[in-house]
Amino acid sequence: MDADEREAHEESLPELFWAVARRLRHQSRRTLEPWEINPGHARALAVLGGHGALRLSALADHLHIAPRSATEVVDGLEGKGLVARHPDPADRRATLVALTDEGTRTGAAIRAARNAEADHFFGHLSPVDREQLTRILRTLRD
Amino acid sequence: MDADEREAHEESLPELFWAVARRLRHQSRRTLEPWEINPGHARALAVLGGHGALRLSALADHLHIAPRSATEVVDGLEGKGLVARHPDPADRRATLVALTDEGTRTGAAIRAARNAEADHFFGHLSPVDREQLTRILRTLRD
DNA sequence: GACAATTGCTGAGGTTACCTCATCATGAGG
DNA sequence: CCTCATGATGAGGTAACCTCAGCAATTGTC
Repeated sequence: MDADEREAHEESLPELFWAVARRLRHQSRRTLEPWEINPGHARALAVLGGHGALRLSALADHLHIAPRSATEVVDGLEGKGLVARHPDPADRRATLVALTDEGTRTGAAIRAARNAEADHFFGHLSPVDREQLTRILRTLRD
Repeated sequence: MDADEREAHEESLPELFWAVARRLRHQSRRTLEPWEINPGHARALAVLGGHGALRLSALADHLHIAPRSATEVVDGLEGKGLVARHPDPADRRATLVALTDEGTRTGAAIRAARNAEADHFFGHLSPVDREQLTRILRTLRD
């Protein structure tokens, strides 16, 4: 077994885990390609889809990034016409970020594509294995 | 169940997977802290430890980065005294990058710490679960 | 009800980890 | 020996984050 082969067949759990993560990440990137949207933007779209209009700072919290960085994400999405800024009627300092109609449609389309992607990725497993994996990952997460 | 709670307990397989990946990444970063070494440098150290002296371009291949970027990684490690550049006797254009004694020691210490970290992280699973997980991840990787 | 402290957003500018392209020295093939 | 390819690196760029300063609006305190 030569060096490359060893590298391609790492067996320790963390290495296996990261190898799978890598495949998943690449597939995810391909899934997003048709919309020319990066993972960060997609995450923001998902958060807004799930919560409705949010203050910029609240969006930042959900995305675990600094408020200043959320400004940039929103700038990007606004530039693509997927979200709009509205003044917060309750506080004139704040801005509410809401999905536009197109943003809502795009968000739904992406969500559907991601589900299909997940089905494809994990679909090679038997239902029992999927259940086992879910249970084990839950243990590791908590 | 409010919004934050839902966010903290996502159950779809990709989301579970990424939640675990996040924990693992954070733990990994903490493990490397004592050496003030970033994940990229640690990876390079591991590759050099596993292969011995390598040309810069070969190191780049193993790290899946552009040769120009490998130059920077090596600059960093050289600055810390962990690797040294030597002229390749077989080709005077090329540079061989080799671990210094300190680099070898540090690499071994990091490898040990990572193993301990992995044991701790995956140690909460039963041996059977670890085996299941290994088998399932292998399926997903290939 | 004035005013100090705080909060929400954003401009300016920095960092990290990558990238490409051009350049220079060396090597290899007709 | 001369052209073309290759190895490393300088110059400069990009993406996604960050902090800090500043401004406007709000809130708490007396």
